[in-house]
This record gives sequence, C-alpha cells and structure tokens, in this order.
Amino acid sequence: MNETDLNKKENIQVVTRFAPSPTGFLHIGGVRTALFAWLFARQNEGEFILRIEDTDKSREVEGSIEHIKKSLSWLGLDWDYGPEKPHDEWGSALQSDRLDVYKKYAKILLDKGLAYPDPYTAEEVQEFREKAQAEKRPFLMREHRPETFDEWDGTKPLRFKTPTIKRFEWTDAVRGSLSAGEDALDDFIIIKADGFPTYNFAHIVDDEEMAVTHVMRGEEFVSSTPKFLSLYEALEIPVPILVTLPPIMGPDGKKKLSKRDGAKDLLHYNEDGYLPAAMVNFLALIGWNPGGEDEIFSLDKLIEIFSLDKIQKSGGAFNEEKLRWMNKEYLSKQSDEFLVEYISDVWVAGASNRPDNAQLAKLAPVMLERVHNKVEIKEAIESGEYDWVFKSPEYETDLLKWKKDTSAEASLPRLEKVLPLIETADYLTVDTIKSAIWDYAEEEGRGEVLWPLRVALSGSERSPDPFTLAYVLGADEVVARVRSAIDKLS
RNA sequence: GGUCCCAUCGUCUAAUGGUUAGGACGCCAGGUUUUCAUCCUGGAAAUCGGAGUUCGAUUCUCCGUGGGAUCACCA
Repeated sequence: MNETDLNKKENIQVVTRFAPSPTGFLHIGGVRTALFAWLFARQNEGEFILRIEDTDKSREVEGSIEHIKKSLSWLGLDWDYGPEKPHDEWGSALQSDRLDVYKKYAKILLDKGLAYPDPYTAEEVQEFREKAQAEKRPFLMREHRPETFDEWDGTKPLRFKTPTIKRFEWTDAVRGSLSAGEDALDDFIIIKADGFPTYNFAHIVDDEEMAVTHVMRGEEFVSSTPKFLSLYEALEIPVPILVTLPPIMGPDGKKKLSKRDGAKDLLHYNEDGYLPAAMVNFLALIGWNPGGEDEIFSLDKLIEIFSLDKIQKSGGAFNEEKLRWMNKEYLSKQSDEFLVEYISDVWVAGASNRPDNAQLAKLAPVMLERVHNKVEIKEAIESGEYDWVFKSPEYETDLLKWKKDTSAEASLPRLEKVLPLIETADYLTVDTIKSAIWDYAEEEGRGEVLWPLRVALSGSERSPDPFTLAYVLGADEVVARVRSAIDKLS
C-alpha cells in the first residue's frame, strides 16, 4: 500500500445509522445502540443517520417516529439525515418512501437469476416446516426451490436464491473472527407479497445507498450474518464494518431487556427526574468502558474517548441502583437555580401546601441531598417529610426528650435559653443562625440543645438540622414554634 | 433440537502469562458538629469445573458445565 492509499483510507467518511422500526417507544437497550453509533460518527466527524424501518405496516404504532426523535433529542443525540431530513442523493430515510429503490435492487437479482417468486402458500410452507421438524432435521426453504417459475408479477413474495451454499467467515469489530456453516444459509424472502421489503433485504440496500461504513447492532443479527454476506456477494457490494453490540440484560442478568419484561420508555426516566447527562453516562458504561478508574464522563468526553475495541462481548445487566447513584452525582453538580426548578416541578402547581419560591430556593439543596430523582422527592413530600415547611408540627411532648435525659422536661430550660438567641439571630444564611446558637450549644451540650430545638421546629424524629429548618422557616415562625414547645413542657 | 456466541466480586468492570486479582454501585462497620441525609475511613465479596501448554495460567488450547442469540411474508 502506498502513501496515497493510506491517506485515502484515513479520509474515509464514517457513516453510521440507527435504524429502529416505529413500533412503539425506545427503551434503554435500543438507545444504547443509538448512542454508540452516534458517538462513533461524531468522534470521526462523520455522519449519523436516523433511518426508520417501517416495512411492516401491521406492527406500526402511531406516533412512534415522533417519540423516537424526542428520545434521541432528550439525550442530545442529533442526526444529519432522518425521516424529516432527506439526503440530496439517496433521498428519504423512511423506508416506506424507498420502495422503488428496493425494487431496483430486486431487479438486479432477478436479472441474475438470483431471485424467484415463491410459489407456495403460507400453509404449504408451514407443512414443509412441520415435516422437517417431525423428521428432526433443519427446515430449509432452499430444499423446496421450484425448478421453474413464472416471471415475478409482484403479487407473490420474492425469495433470494442463495447462489452458493458454503461456510462463511467474517470479522466483527467486537467479536473478532466469526464463522458459520451451511445451515445458516437459506432462501429468504426479500420482498413480501405486499410489496414491502424485509429487513434482511432493505437494510443491505439502504446501507449501500447511504454509504454506511459501520453497522452497529445487537447480537440478534449475528446468526443471520451469513445470509447477509451471501446477499452482499450476489449484489456485488462491499460489506461494511460489522460491529456487534452486547445485549443489555434485565436486572436479573438472565434475559435481554425487553418491553415484554417491563423495560421502560426512555422518556419515563425524564419524567422521573433523571438527567440526560446521567443517562448518557450510565448507558455508555453498559457494554463499554475506557479502562481507567474514572466513571463520570460528559457527552463531549465520551466522543473523545469512545472506542470500538473497548466494547464488551458479553451482555450486561441493567442496574437501576447505579443509575440512581449516577443521577445523584449529576444532580449535585447542578446550579441552585436548576435545582429549584427541578423541585418546583414536583410540587403540583397551585397546591395549597406548596412552599413559596423563596422557601423553595432555601429548601432545594437540603432536599436534593436526600434523594436521587423526582420520584423520591414526590415520595418524601407525600409521606409528610416536608410538612414542617407549611404547618406547625404536631408531636408528642416526649419527642423533645434528648436521649441522655431522663425526661422531656430537661429540655425546657434549654429551649428557654435558646429562645432569645434565635429571636435576635441574623437570618441571612444558615451559618449566621448557627453562630447565634452555637456557643450556647457547645457549652450546654450539642445534643441537649439541638435535639429539642430541631424537634420544636420539625416535630419529627428525622429532619434537616435545626439551623437549616430555621433558615427556611424564618424568624417569626421559628419563635412561635419554640414558644409552642416551651408551652408543651411547662 | 440444529447453528453461532459468551463466561472475573450480587451488579458494571480493570488487569492478559508473573499483581496481596484493582475500581465503581449496592451491602456492613466506624467516624465527621444532635436525628435523617451528605461526606470520610475501613470491611466482607470474584477469576464456572476439569485436563493440557508453561518455571508460572484470570490470561493460551481442548473437553465439560452454565448462560445467551437465532432458526418468520418481525425487525
């Protein structure tokens, strides 16, 4: 290879695609595939295509395309060509718009004598299948190839006539050298009776037309790769680089994550308060990792460090615990403004027990320290954990008893001492409140002073510290609550 | 069942012939200004089994075992 060739090789325009069928929402598994393909394209300053494989009208679900687009956009994955962005040369990225293209390629096979109309009815095919099973041998349609057939008029399915039955060996960017024998080869349908192509045919035609260089997909396609290879040969088109991604397994690690087994719509995670950056980071680390001990990567960083050779071969379980942790990591880096907005979303607008904006701003960092997502915030609110914000606490007098004391009454003189301190304190920040009380607390014993004060303000066994409570509540309310506690004990 | 693939703590993974097999999540314990939480420190926790190659296998080979994928006019 001379220098020119080398340069040419390096200058190859990388093109990847994500090609979902519009049969519903996208879940973690599908999106991870999209993420890897996108990362690779962006890293190589190539193109990323969103191709919609809508060749099965019966399975199509209304609104899926919009939903898929929303899901990718949420994560920050953009596409250069998609269902609404056709390409100047190859046209639409929606397969149902491309029927003529598939016919053109079918014609090539027909002309070569490498395709034939299937003469059998579905029932007859089923009989063949059952007979083969009864005889305990593999069912192969190519054994029923008709010797002669009419010209294809488009009313019957068109089958690929596998030219040579042989063993195929190929290289997968992740799995390395793979091979499969003759059993993996058969005459498969390329155009259905309704005129739509099958996946097996359409994706090969489109990848060629769209100049896709790297095909990234799940391992479910490995076993049909010999069929694809056979088609590439028949069509005389080059095989793109095949990249088999490991499956994402369900939480039990046994089965591939699927809608059937409860895989959630990606956008549910948005509603539940997961940050797109956290989700991207989490997804990137299932089935891939850069090798070091860092685990927190921004999208830009991922573009920089992503590499095909670090993709795992075996499947990885979807661990929601780790996602929660990841989300908290990202939450802790957000601005106060963001967090106020974040929490504000959870409280139903206009509800009576909703803190005002000033209170929310004070509350945000305190609440976020205790939760991983919006679901947990909602739970905390509903369980009354933040009732102290808007109503005077109700509690048993005995709760005012510090654990080292014998009775709650021991707290009385301490609260009486605290009252003037907290009354005249500066409510500018948590620290200014703290400094008004701290010396006394040190002198008397921290728990002795702070526990009853905290209970007086929150009425609860668990809560943020008393200084924070006071800061959120404000001087008037604090004084009233401490007085109320003193009354209880008197 | 045929074909193909995979195999390190419970989970995500690092280390590829030589390490006390490392990190993270989760779990447990201790500590940090009172409780909760945060934070810090520590701990328990893995190379599926058996042969072979080798001075030495987590790493290479083979055989088992286990798991997965696929065998559609679905993608």
